[in-house]
Amino acid sequence: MEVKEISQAVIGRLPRYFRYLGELKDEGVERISSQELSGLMKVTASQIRQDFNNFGGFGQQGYGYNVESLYREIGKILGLDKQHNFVIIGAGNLGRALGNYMNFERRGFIFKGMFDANPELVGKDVRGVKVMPMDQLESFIRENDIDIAVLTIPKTSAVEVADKLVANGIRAIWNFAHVDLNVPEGIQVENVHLSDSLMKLSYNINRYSSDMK
Amino acid sequence: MEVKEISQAVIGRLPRYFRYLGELKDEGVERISSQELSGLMKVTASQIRQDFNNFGGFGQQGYGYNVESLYREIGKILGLDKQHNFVIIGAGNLGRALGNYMNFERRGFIFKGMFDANPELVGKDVRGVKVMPMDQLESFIRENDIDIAVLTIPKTSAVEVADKLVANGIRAIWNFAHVDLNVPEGIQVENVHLSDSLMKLSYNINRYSSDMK
DNA sequence: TAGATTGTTAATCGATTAACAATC
DNA sequence: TAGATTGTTAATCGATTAACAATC
Repeated sequence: MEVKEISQAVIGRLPRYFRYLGELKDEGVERISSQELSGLMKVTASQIRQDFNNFGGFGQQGYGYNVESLYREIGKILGLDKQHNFVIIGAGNLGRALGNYMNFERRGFIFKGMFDANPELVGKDVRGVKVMPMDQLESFIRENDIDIAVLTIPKTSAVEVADKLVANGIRAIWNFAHVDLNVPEGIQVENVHLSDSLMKLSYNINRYSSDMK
Repeated sequence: MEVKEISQAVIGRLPRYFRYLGELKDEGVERISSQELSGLMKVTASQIRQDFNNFGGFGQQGYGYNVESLYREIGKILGLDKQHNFVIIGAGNLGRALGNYMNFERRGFIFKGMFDANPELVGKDVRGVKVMPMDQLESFIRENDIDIAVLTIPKTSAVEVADKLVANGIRAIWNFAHVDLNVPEGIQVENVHLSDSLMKLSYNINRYSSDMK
């Protein structure tokens, strides 16, 4: 069976398509051409058609794309039709902020548990979920069908915790710790390195002022 | 005066170089070759040399790169030797989490003010900074040499607030609102779309399981 | 049917990797 | 000097854009 590998460049654009299509759908727009979407999103119509055609012919010549069905298809491609249970490890400010964010639930991401090494935080409640001590992490992962672990702990403990997660069958790690994790093939890691992001911003601020006369 | 434009692909890798070099420096490593760094970071030595040479010849044939000075140079390129004042707009969970994060200060990013439209949050203290009402935002930006605004507000108000920021001389927006901002050329926007990031993770989880036999 | 717009192939552009002469 | 490793040019690879035949 032939497996055409989709590049991460394409994958990275799918959530943005999904967002625009969702908004169009909510506005009651029924159909859209790659040309119109191009104007809205400021990417080329050609790229839009190439991107969609990686996954099959969702459009119709002379008509364009049906917003509702394209929205649903992209959601399916992104796996948003499936439920993904997640736990948050690290009940600090960032971890609690993510736990309190309701919108993930709407996309099928279900907040199941929260863990922290600090005994003072254990027992606290974040949106109905009690913070558990770290020694319950491994059994909890195994017994509660947890797909995704959100790592909001200092980098000093992140590598060690990631190894435990992998050993207990986690499928993906959403890593907010400022360190590169080394996981076996097949385990997905998505890094959110906030300070890297801020540094890019800083570069571009300074580049711009020196470019200007 | 010739301006060689550095691609965002290169810029995006600089913070990671910076991080590895900082760790090497802390470990007391004095010099490193592109070959060694390649092994550590899992990118090609060729790419490392190309990347660095966009900014000048930091190395020495037969020796490699001096860790300390390369670290400092990259820091300078990223503008980390300059102070950047920032405000956070939106004192919800995420805004407060970012305000409480101390490590930005170490890199020259100084937390100067915080704003929220909700009167119940006004007056609250986040790491020594009092939450101010939105009607003080514009004068505060102008009078306190604010470079960067961190947007942690709902997307419904983000576009409007961004326009105000631009009108009052902001130079960069670190945008956590799930919407695309339209700003004039020269204003930098760095988006952190957390739900997009989570969707990518979701895609890769599902891709992997269907690829596997 | 005529017009519109896709799906897809071909051309272009840019980024990554390889190779090697320069040089410490 | 000989060996090591950069800086840089050339080759390759992959992603984006353009073009157009297929088709609704």
